[in-house]
Amino acid sequence: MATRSRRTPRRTEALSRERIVEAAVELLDSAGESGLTFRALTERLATGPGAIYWHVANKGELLGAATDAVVAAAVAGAGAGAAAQAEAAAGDAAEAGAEAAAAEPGEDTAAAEDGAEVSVGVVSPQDRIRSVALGLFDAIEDHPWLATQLATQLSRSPWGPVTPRIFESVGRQVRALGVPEDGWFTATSALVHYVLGAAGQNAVNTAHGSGLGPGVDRAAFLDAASTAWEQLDPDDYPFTRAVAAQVREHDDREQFLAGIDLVLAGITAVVAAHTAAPGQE
Amino acid sequence: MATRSRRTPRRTEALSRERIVEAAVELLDSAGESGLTFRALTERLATGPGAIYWHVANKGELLGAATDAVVAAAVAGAGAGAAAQAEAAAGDAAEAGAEAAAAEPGEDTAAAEDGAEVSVGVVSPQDRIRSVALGLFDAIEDHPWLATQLATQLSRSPWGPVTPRIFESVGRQVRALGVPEDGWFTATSALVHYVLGAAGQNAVNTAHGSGLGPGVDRAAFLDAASTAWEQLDPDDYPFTRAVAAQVREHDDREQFLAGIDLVLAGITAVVAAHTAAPGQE
DNA sequence: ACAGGTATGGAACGACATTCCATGCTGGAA
DNA sequence: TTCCAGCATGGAATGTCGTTCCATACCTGT
Repeated sequence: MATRSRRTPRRTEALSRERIVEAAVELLDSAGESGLTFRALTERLATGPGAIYWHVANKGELLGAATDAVVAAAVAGAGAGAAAQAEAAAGDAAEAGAEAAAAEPGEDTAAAEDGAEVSVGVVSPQDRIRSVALGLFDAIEDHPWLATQLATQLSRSPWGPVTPRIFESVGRQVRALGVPEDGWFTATSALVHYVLGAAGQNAVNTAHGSGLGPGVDRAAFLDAASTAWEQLDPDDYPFTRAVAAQVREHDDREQFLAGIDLVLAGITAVVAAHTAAPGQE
Repeated sequence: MATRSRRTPRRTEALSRERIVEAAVELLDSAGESGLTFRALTERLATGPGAIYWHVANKGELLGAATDAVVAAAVAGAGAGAAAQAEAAAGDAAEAGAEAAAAEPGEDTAAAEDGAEVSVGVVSPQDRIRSVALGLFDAIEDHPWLATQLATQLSRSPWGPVTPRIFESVGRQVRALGVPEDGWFTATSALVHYVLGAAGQNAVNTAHGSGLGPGVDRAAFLDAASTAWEQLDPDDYPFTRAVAAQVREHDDREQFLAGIDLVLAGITAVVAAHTAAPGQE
């Protein structure tokens, strides 16, 4: 009666936390939120649960690490080369972890000029904020599970690595915008909250699933939502019915940026009022 | 060997979807997100899983119904008696489900006057928006699980009942604010996104758990977060470190409202620019 | 060669959501 | 009244999940 015996030979490549997180992101991307199971993970990594638990405390920590990796890549891609826009957010986006904060040497010094028009090579703080926001927006589009995870991670442990990452990249531009110091937290919070709220909402059905392009499912989805809103009770939902048509036709990205501009307009308006008549609210 | 036999007598009170949702909300409130299990539910309702599944398709639908019930109570309490503020959002807040939409007969007709100062009995659209937002804010404070659920529900199925409920109560006031029709969707979206993003973030540790009041744990939590931010790498996180002190001292509710005002300022600024020089962006 | 920490893979466990089914109830037809 | 067809209920059974436990292999310094 032999107790237990070794059957499969050991893997050649060593297991590491990075490899695990990378595999987790891939699983989440391909199979959705419910696709990330320790069983699928052990199969993909050709190992057992015990090996994974040696590197990772539990599933929650794994989800947190996956979220952080993707967010780090997103804000790094957007924060660094503002001209390159958010194209860097595409791809697998993992394994970026540490390098993210190393970007942005001493920029944001040539900023804070006017606000609207931008000449070649000079990027306004507004544009940088838009760039960071779009980076997150695209990251959520590429990794639909990120929306829920961001909400969960941020509300469960805002002291984690994710919040400061976003806060920092937005806050620097808020500072460059000329906002007085006692308004930094308020203005940055408002921007970050809008971005997270909006990005979360738009996480639906970019649909890399079917063979069709993302736009097709997206259009179908918007059509369904719009139709549903049009069929609401006219007495209870007059406004919602009135905007249903706008829902069907709107472009996510434009809409998202329009919201950013709205918040930015509010910030600059409040700043202007503050500098004109200081000491007031 | 008798196959199966009846043991416990049938309950007297009938089971209903409402009673199930109500019990679900209570379980979520008292035991947190992980406290809602079909086991706990069957025990509390003194029944079996089959009975529950007769009224509810699956756990997801149950969570959606619980979310909708709480949100309905929140926007109803805030939307109706704007003077009574959001006190109505306290309490158990369940079992409101259907009645929510029945509120608000024909208000928002006496609105759209000036914007800033409010005399007795007259409530500006701005105040109504603040009221609705605070209603949601307080609801999330009373039901911490609501933050994650809102994010999940809204990103998974925006055609559900929750989104229109919030959208409608905010949108009516946006309309009353004088925003031109083609800006309704953008402005309302921006507000709703900010509210949901901010409320989700503030869902942490109002801590009805320990015997101490909510404020105590909240202060401890903020202190921990602030300290953590202060210990970040100075090279990577200069801005975040700079605002860490503001984090420790800030008041959630004030901060939340300040963000609302920021967005409102942006909306009115854009509206003003639009009416001054129509046809531009 | 060997000891001890590091790392690994598989079996086992308990909790969970969900399904299945035998049973009880109720209201209308006979 | 009796009977039958659904509605409704509760409990047992199922399969999957996260997690723990442990025997074992690898590796580094001696």
